[in-house]
Amino acid sequence: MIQSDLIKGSLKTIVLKLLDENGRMYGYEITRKVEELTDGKIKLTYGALYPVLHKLESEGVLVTESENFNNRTRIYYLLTPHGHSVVTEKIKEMTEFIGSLQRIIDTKPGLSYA
Amino acid sequence: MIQSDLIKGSLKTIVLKLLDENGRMYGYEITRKVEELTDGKIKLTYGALYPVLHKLESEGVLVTESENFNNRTRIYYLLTPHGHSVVTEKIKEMTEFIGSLQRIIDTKPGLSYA
DNA sequence: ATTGTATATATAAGTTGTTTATATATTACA
DNA sequence: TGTAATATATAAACAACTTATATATACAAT
Repeated sequence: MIQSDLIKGSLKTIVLKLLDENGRMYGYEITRKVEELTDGKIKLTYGALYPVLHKLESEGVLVTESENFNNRTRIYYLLTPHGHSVVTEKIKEMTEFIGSLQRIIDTKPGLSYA
Repeated sequence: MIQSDLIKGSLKTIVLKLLDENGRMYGYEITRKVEELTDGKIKLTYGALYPVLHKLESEGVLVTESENFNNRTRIYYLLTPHGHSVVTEKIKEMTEFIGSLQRIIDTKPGLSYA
């Protein structure tokens, strides 16, 4: 987990984007997916993930579906119609933010961070 | 200031990068520069900026040079040799982080956030 | 048998990094 | 005369994390 402090603020957007793309996911699955997509560079902690999921549920951004799998409870999360519009907004913001960051760290001739 | 929560964690890297590129800068100048580079999308608050600068100074990442300009005090901040190696590390982390974020929000066919 | 790893969710306490509010002071323009 | 721009600073409040802890099943290895 190299980018421990960089992740701050982007967790919610990451979760929403994955749910939008995969229809429905359970918490553990979300952490696996993020690790997979980032080659292990981003590892979500459950202490951060579950409170975020619960908060999004209380805000009406997503709903849950409990299911039993191999004697373990799985709680699937899926976006509400309102959730879909939230994702759209969040992805736009993040895209803009990434663009801004890139403009700032864009290396001028004479500097190298390789 | 659209990306209020996204900025969390990246402020330090932004400051270090600007100092590395511009030799030395004073606090107010840093906020102007960030606004300029991001078309006003990222506005640093002084309540966040100055504590970060003071902390970096106490850590030996940067040193200060006080000067008087038009009867106003300007405190220039510049990187120490140790500071330069910190920048290198931070930029690498941020570059990796941005890459990870992009892989996550990379839109698959059928989805659109335009 | 039992230890360890993977699967699965959850919360409380503590820490960190912000925002907001406030303070001070000069210059320049209307 | 007051408002915007320039310039730094700190305290209080808040939000978002990490760390620690708890619980429980399945499966593989020793």
